Amino acid sequence: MFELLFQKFDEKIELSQGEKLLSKSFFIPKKIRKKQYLLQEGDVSKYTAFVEKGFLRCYTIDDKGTEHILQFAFEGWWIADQYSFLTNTPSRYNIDALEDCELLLLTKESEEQMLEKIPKLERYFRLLLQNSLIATIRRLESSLSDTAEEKYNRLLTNCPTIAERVPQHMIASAMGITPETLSRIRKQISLRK
Amino acid sequence: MFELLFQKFDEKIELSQGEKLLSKSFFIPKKIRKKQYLLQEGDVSKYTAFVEKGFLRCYTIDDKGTEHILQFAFEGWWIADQYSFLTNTPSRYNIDALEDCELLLLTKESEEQMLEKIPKLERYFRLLLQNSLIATIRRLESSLSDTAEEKYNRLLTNCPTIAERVPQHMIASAMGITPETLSRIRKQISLRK
DNA sequence: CGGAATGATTGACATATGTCAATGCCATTT
DNA sequence: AAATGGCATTGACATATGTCAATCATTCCG
Repeated sequence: MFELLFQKFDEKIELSQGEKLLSKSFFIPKKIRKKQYLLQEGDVSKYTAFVEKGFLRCYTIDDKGTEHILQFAFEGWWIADQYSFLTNTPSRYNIDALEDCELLLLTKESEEQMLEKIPKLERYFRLLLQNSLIATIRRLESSLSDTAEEKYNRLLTNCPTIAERVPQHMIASAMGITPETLSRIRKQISLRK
Repeated sequence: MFELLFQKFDEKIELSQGEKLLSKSFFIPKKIRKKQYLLQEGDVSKYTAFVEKGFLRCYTIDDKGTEHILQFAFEGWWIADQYSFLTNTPSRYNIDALEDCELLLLTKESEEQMLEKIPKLERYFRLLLQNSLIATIRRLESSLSDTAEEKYNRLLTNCPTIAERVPQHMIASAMGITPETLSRIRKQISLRK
């Protein structure tokens, strides 16, 4: 159950076998079924989750009942409402599973304890944050300047498997456009080929 | 020259007088004039900058020569191309001063050394990153779901002084819309009052 | 002083995207 | 096999935003 997590650790830092073993004790393994919530709007986020298997989405629901997907999290990714997790305030987001998932949960307390016991992980989490920030800035940039078609191509480049795993209307939602518009964009692209 | 920086430290962590004094030695104070570059596209970013005074912008220039402003950085903010800084690769961004500025620069080496000598700062920089990420996610969310008018109101709420300090066409650029559209939106708002 | 540059506004029109309703497709359930 | 629900597509039309050109005010500078 920890294979992928350790693989991710190895990509950025060097942990001894003992440290890996120790780190295990701070995580809470949890399986959740498709459509189950990991976090609901109004709840305080207690966990940061590492996705060993499956994938989830994070989204809001507006006054009209429309879902706005902010991000997906596939195997090997982390997902959480950082703000709610950090400030202990009720979350504005929903996080639920789009497939059956295997997760590794970390509370704030266990995260802090783990970083104290295994200081090398400080670096891992810092790099993680930096990379998330960089990726989010890029998305913002694209969202501000690109046409919908450019955004779609960028999405496919960054995450090639997404089209097979996620219904099109959810991709549209994550792009901030309507399903109809995405459908038309795809048609135009295919006509040009 | 370090007043504002220390004030920011105090908001998040507790440093002794000695630690503050020590931290000074890692920064390079630098004044730059309005219109001067801190970073140019193609250069490798060597510094993270804390803004003691003045303000700057970070932007790209597209094929047509249009500027796309990604962010402003006022007094008390940090600014850098995290990606270039982190990976030592040429930057895609330009950063220049919109007013005469007083900056405190940090190289990667001095940042690392400083964190080693003053471990409490680890927490400060981690919180800084988390807050940047949260703020960027909110902006992305707004960019994906809100109308231009909502985005404008949100910007004014988050940064009330911006309208007095930044020309309108730059605000429009940071919102990802044209100056003409922003002008019309402002007119509509004023007509409704 | 007067001309040049910069920035904001406005109008006319083009294009991109949203909205709503209808249809068709496919997989699942009954 | 028939019925259902979820999803994608399409058409007609509405709205938001972009583009281009003209004008005006303000500031900058010789």
